[in-house]
Amino acid sequence: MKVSREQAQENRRTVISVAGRLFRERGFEGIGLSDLMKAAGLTHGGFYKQFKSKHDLIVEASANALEETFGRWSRILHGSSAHPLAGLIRFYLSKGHRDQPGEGCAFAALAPDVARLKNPALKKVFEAGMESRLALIDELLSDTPDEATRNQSITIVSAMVGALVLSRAVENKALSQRILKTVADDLVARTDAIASKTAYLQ
Amino acid sequence: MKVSREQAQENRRTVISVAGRLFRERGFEGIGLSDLMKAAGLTHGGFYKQFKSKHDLIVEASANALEETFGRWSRILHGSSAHPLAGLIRFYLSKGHRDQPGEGCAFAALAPDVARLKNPALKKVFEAGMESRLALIDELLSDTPDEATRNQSITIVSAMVGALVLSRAVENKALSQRILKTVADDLVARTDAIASKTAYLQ
DNA sequence: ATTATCTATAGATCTATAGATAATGC
DNA sequence: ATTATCTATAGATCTATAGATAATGC
Repeated sequence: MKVSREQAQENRRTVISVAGRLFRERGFEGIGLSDLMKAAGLTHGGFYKQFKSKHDLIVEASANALEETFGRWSRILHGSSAHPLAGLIRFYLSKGHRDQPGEGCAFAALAPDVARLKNPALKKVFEAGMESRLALIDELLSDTPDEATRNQSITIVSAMVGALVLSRAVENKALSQRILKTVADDLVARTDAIASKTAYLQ
Repeated sequence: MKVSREQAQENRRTVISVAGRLFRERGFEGIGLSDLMKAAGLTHGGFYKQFKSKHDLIVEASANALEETFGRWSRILHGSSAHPLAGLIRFYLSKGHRDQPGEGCAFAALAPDVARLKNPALKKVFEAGMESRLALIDELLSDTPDEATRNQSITIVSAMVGALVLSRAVENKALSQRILKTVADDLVARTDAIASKTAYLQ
């Protein structure tokens, strides 16, 4: 029954990873610890050796999910594309992202759940995820980011999150698709206008 | 124990109204029927005489909440303000709205919950709420709304919802406030630019 | 000897139903 | 007689804990 310390650590990582997916798919209250542990290949009794409480796991899984998707943003933005910001926008506002919330943006999947829990530690985790994303976009928008740059970044992220959230809440696929495309086109046009004023396209 | 038919109808309306508030505050799974009926001044046993199931109430309460806030949008936009769209934007992206999700926009409070339930009837209710809001903004943006007008409306609503959702998910009040103000300023500037090209300001 | 995981269970809560009750409305 | 609401409860599920088990790691 007991496993090696390494295996225990990997089991813990698996639980955090599986929880990150299931929380994003079903919400923090939409999945119980029993089903969650089962999905991770363990029994629910083992949970409390690894985590203090479900809240504890919610914080850990959220931080992990945010880091993982931040890595994706970072790879797109630091890639070799001629217009990396357009790449991020098109990726974020894609059908694939809309239809795979479990692997996608934790803000779009869980922001209202986070607001409800009124847990400052959890909100700090999402805040850090927000700040790091804004800083990432700042860098691309300007060589010398200032307050105006930050405002641009906030506008871009807000529009992306809003469009994705809305595209998932309507039934009509044409409308859902149109929300994604319209906002993506608008943001790409905006960032093109900014880009033409900056140096990063040479 | 029995009440008049009128009283029963009013009780039903009370349950729908209270549910609309509690669902927006705590999410569809964050409030049980027992507490919900108690908040409406009834006992949980009486629930099933009025509603087929909790899902049934979720649909009714969502529709009701969306209609109620649509009325608020409509009153602001059809008011006597010189710049009604700016009024809507400032109202939507206010601290008051951020801190009162129970009385506020159902999209910002519940969109991910709606997406999760995968109930077409519920998504249709939110879709109808979306369509009516877009049409309302179309009217203000142009005397002869076309596809480009609709695109503007989609962009405005997406940015508003995204900003409100994010402002509620971060702990730092300054950041939360900045998200609201930045997106509001951006949208007002945008709609000013559109307004100056149209007739509605004379 | 220690400990990661297991089975089993406590106690609370959830949705839904059954049957009693008492006021309405024919 | 009908019925809106009540009390009571069934059966499922939830978080968390207790104690057993068996493999690790000193």
